[in-house]
Amino acid sequence: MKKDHDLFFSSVYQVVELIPRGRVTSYGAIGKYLGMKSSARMVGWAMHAAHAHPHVPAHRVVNSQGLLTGKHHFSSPTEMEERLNTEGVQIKDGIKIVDFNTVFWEPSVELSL
DNA sequence: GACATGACGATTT
DNA sequence: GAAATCGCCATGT
Repeated sequence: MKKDHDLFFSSVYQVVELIPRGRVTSYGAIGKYLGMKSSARMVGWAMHAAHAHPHVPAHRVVNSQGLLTGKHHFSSPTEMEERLNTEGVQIKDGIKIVDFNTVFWEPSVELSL
């Protein structure tokens, strides 16, 4: 049972928790904020482990295209889109975020880093 | 320790 | 514009 790399997951969770309601961000944006601009996979992996952290709004994290690529990892494949829709985020075809550019939330900018 | 995989991203063909 | 390719680093086998 590790510990050190858990710090990475914790960092990801902290950022994700800071995502305002009705906003979304991308794996790459989080990775970039953490200093790993290309390790977006690790962020995705962190979200995979987010199952142990129910307070983490993983549904607000999508890929750079605004696609809900991880929807199949939720309790229900529709939970992610429904949840985003409830927060005011419109979803197209249940897979793509409408006005992604508008609802996009970049931690390195919003957090005034 | 090596090999394969993954909720991605950017670049090239 | 879509498909293929490389890079990225941690996890599981």
